[in-house]
Amino acid sequence: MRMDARKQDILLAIITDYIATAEPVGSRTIARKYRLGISPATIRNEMADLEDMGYIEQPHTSAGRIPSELGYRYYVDYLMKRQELTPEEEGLIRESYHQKVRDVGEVIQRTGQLLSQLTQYAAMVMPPKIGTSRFKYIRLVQLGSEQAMLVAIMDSGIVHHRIMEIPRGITAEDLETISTVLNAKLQGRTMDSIKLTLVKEIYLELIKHRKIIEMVMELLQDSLTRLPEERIYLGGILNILNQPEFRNVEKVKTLLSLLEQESLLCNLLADDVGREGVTVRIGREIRCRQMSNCSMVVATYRLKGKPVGTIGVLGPTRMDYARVVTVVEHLTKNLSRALENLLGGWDK
Amino acid sequence: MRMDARKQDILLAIITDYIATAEPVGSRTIARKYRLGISPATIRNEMADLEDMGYIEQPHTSAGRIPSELGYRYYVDYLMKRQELTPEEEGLIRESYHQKVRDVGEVIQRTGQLLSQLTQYAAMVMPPKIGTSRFKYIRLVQLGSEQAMLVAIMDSGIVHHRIMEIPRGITAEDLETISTVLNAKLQGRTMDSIKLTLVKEIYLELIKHRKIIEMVMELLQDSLTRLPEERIYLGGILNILNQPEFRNVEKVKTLLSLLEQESLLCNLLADDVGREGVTVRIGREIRCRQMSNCSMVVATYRLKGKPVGTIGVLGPTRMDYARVVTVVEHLTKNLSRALENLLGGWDK
DNA sequence: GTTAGCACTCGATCGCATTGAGTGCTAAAC
DNA sequence: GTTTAGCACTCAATGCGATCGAGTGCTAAC
Repeated sequence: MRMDARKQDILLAIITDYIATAEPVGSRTIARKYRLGISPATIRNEMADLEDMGYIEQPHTSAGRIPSELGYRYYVDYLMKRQELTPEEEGLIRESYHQKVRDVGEVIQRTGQLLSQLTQYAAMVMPPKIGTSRFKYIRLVQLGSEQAMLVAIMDSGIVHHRIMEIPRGITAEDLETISTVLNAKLQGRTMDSIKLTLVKEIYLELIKHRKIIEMVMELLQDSLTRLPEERIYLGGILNILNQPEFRNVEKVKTLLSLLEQESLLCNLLADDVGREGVTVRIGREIRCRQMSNCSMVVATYRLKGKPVGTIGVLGPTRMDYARVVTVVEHLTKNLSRALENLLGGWDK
Repeated sequence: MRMDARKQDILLAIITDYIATAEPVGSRTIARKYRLGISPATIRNEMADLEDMGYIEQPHTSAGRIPSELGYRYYVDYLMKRQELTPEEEGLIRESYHQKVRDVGEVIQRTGQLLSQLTQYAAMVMPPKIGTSRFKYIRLVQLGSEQAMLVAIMDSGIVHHRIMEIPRGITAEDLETISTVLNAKLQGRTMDSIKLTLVKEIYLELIKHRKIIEMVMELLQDSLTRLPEERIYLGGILNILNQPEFRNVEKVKTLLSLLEQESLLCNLLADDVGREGVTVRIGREIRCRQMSNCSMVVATYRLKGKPVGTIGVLGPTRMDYARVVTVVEHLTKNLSRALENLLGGWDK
């Protein structure tokens, strides 16, 4: 069976209506609201075809039709019309990014807030992945006789700090010396590129502080790989409770318990790092069983052309894809630009 | 009407049962489960008295009784029995605090997790209030030709960092000079104690960098007063969804929307800073209308004897107060001790 | 190929009777 | 005077059947 123009019209009408009302759509409704110039009976025949083809389904015999995952997929790929933002919304975005920012985290947070506010779904923003970011400045600061603070500033604008034990007898001057050497050796390098040879070099220069260097490297490794990836900005969960599909608390509970596992979210978002444009994952296309009634819209943002992180929206499969895709697209661009402004000019 | 021993027994039975089952308690239930040696009829008479006195109420005529806020108050003040933690729970706490920590935030986070895990309600932890914390180390690090990162380490273990614009023409050496002077002047001082005189002193030494100093002070001010207070650790919200009082989504929504306003939470927690021991706020004693069916249990933790923050648990008024109070008490002590270990030895 | 007509399906809603937990009152027992 | 058994009464919750109506699929006419 071919998908002729009329079938497309009907499918579009069903999906549009269902997205708006969350109620199964019947043939009468379509005939009345979407003036396609055909009678309910004809629509019914077409709907039976569409159901055979797998694009729509029937919750029960005496109800209207709702889109299937396949239906949404077809909609997103072929039927969905671009939807521009209103001038007010554009203004809101511009204003939000125009404020002075002082920190990468702040940009991330604002993006997340806009994302959830504009879409009315849950927003997720993965901060710039810093595996490839470079050391800008490193320093050990003495705190007490047995403790020091390790501070590392990366060119991604992220600051790492960790408290560490230091052996007795280390003086502030020792730390100064170590800091200087660390800076000289590590500045401009990425964590990944710090190979054994380099560590050896540092060892040689600081042979008497072997212990402390080992600790520093360990902390850096740890701080740079484990922690930051888990800190995903998550906002607008409240919005999701407004969706009728989450009227019963059990659903809410399962979703919330998933969202609490940041590592899971992280994987979901990381899947699409680097992909061009906006990706839509519908229902089971999200590789997560308990989210099978949800969809995700994600996109990668970039710094100097290189993908560094992703932003995404999570909502029910009955999501206003046209709108969400537009918003995600806009915000990805804005976020990339904002990061560029904030961090772009650092390596003079 | 006096509150004799028998009335107390009955009130205790009602509250204990209601806390356990969330169902209104009838006279038969009490006679059966709590062997007080009196018949349901007698209990009914006493219950009528207790209702007159305002300690219990009836949802509707043909239902059992539930405790009123006054009833819970009486329970918490006079009837509640201390409840010790099991050895397993003690072990869990010990283990959790025994792990190496590298950061104040980590301690806070662990405390919050324990709090929600052990009580099965929502946990809130306010990080150490740093208005009174002292500068340990300050530094401006050049990032690009027009930007620098301001890093300030406080003796509370908190690290502030902000990106700032710098005027063109400032060299790395200039920043070095400024950093040195800032360190010399600010080390060991609190933000509050930095009066005009001190700022003037700094001005004099760095007369040619007036602009930059102004910006630094502004950023410090901003960073130290606004941001950190709002970053309250909040966890275990999921637990609250397990409570039968939150079976309908509307309730969940109003509560979640309140919990999203960190400044509100902050005020609620801040109310009790410095108070001795554990404070229990029942229903409308929390000064927040929408939380009138909730209770809070909060306590202040200390560093070197000085109150620096509070931890708290939020749950329905039908909360297991005995247990929660014990847990909060324990964790407050543990948190104080952990901070002491981490930060106590810093000002040699 | 399209559409009007019609029988049919089935969830949702409403009304009504039933149930049962719990009460308050009264009168008898202790 | 206090306690308790007995009893009538209340009222939310539960269950059940009737009804409703949105929507379908099929058939026959256009």
